[in-house]
Amino acid sequence: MSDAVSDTEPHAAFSQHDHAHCVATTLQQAERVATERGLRLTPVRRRVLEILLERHSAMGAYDVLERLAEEGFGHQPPVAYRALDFLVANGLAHRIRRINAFIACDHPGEAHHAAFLVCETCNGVAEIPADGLRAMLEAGARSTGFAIGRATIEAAGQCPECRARAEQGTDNEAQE
Amino acid sequence: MSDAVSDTEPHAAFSQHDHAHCVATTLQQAERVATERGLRLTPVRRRVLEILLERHSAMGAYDVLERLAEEGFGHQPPVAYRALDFLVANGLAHRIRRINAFIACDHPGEAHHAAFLVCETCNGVAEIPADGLRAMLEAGARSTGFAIGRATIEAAGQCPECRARAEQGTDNEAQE
DNA sequence: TATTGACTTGTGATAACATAACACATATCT
DNA sequence: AGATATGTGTTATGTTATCACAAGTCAATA
Repeated sequence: MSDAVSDTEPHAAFSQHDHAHCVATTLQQAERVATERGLRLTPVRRRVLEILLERHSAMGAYDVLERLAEEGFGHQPPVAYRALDFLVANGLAHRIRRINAFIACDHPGEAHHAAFLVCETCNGVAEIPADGLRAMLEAGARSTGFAIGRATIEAAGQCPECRARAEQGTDNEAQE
Repeated sequence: MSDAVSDTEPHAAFSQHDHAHCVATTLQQAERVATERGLRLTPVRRRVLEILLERHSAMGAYDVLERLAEEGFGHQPPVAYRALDFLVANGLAHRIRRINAFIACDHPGEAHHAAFLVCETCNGVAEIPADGLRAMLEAGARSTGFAIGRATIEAAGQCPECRARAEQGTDNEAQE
């Protein structure tokens, strides 16, 4: 049975790691980007980014809103949506359409195309590089004369951890 | 400025074509598939497929529902969603997440992965083959240990027709 | 510092998309 | 016909997203 998979490098989203460090680093990068481009990383916007960074799963706009409200920001949907849209527009966060949710970008500032792996069991989301995918997609579109602006590439499935758990469960069903 | 693109074969969704024929063919294929697999292509389901086939743009569930209601079917959202979900589950239609809409499958029955080109101007949607994209996506996921179930690949941009119109508009602005 | 203009935040209201739960009908199989 | 599974329709509600407008903030500058 073995672990045909566990010998590969697991993605940060799907493994133990020094999360405090990972948050700090990404936040720092984001701040650098904002400064460089003259973006206004206001309190709400910054706080939303921090909230997203707390975890590697995506959050719905209303979940973010709830947090904001608790902390004294506005209580209405546009408060959350505006901040999220700002982050997405400036590459500091991504929108995951399959689950109507948002996630902080892994490496803001670096021009890149990303694809997302969405675990259907734990709702974790991993960002993987998609420059190659994007190129291939453009090649496909070219033959139709279509000009691509933005692309959404998302895969739903099971992350390594949940897959392992599922196998355990299979080995030993009748419990509970 | 040439036409680096206009000498390629345009996609059916983005060009003139014998649509009646294109509908009939696809519907026939769909029926064959349903028979082969023992699916029950009931009146509502079949009608929804026909409605989707009328155009090469995607329709929202509520647009479909409105049509159904006019024709004597149920008036409540589940009526449309259930039929649409059935069609999607059986590969007779696809869901376009970027615009919360549904579109008939171009070639039901043939096992395939598809990507979609969504025109932001006219809302037309073209389905293009994505087996290569899928393979590349899986390769990318493999290194994280992630097991892909379904994938969503969508590009937003401008179709050749709308692009042409836009250029005309640019040549000759000031008109209304 | 007062003014201006662009941008940001907050609000109430509402639109758009989607599902839950249940009753009844219809199909299939025996 | 009776039993079972599946499909349809309904009411009700949940979830996601946007509109329109008022008020506040900020930076540039006269």
